[in-house]
Amino acid sequence: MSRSNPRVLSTLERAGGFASAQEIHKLMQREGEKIGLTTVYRSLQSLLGDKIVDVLRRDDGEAIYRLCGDSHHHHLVCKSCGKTVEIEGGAIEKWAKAVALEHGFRDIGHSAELFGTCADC
Amino acid sequence: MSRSNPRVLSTLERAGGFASAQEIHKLMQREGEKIGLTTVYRSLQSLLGDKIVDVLRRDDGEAIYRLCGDSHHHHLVCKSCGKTVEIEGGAIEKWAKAVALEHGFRDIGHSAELFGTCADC
DNA sequence: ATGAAAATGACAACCATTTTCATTTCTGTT
DNA sequence: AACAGAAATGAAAATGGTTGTCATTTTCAT
Ligand SMILES: [Zn+2]
Ligand SMILES: [Zn+2]
Ligand SMILES: [Zn+2]
Ligand SMILES: [Zn+2]
Repeated sequence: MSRSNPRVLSTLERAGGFASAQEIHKLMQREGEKIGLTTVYRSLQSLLGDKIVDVLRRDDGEAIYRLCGDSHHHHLVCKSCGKTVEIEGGAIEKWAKAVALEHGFRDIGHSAELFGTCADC
Repeated sequence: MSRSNPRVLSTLERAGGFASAQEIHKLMQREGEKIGLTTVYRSLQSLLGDKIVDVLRRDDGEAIYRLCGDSHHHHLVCKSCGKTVEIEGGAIEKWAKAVALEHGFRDIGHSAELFGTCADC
């Protein structure tokens, strides 16, 4: 696996925390950076492998990448401006374990996302 | 919007509750049904609009459709055999509201999925 | 300077999904 | 039955994000 081009990460930061590969590429070109779309994809793959970013999907299926530390947590995202708060999910962790036990499941994992409108919007 | 071809829904049921459009199409052909891929896609869109099915994404981005009632609930899915239990998420609803207030967000929505290994696997 | 290894990017290939459009099937009316 | 209009169908083409290929360029240690 190739190493991530640092300008990709810095552009993702500047983009407000999340963006698609194509958006990052357009942004970099608009700012005069010479970089190929392929390299942007490769860098994002690498950041993904290093748990520096997270990936989720738009409704149309396009992958969007998000800055995200590697410890387990959840997100509260503003649907309007994209502002994101990282959340500790203590209550959910307990709920997940309880529900799993109740139904005889083991090796439980979970995903949870909150979205709404932030105070500034 | 065209109406759903009932054989698509019945195939989705037979497939164990969730499958991609392409998988449903292959299944139907293997069983001798004559149906076009386009019609499968259209039927799934219609079922989606009627809140009969749910859609989520595989890691590779392919959309998979899942039988799912229209009342708000969550899912506990077996990663091995696909067995799915529908869960009431009272605890999550409260957690979501509490976290939202704490951070000044309003109009909160959420998504949550549990996955693990069921007792039979 | 030299060569090996890594990174890069133009281009092609891939594949799920959508669009197009001509044909077929359904439905009600005379 | 005959007809017309509407709805459904599906083959083929178009779309578009993503990945693969491979020749070239850059990096880096010796
Ligand atoms: Zn995060
Ligand atoms: Zn958690
Ligand atoms: Zn199972
Ligand atoms: Zn809920």
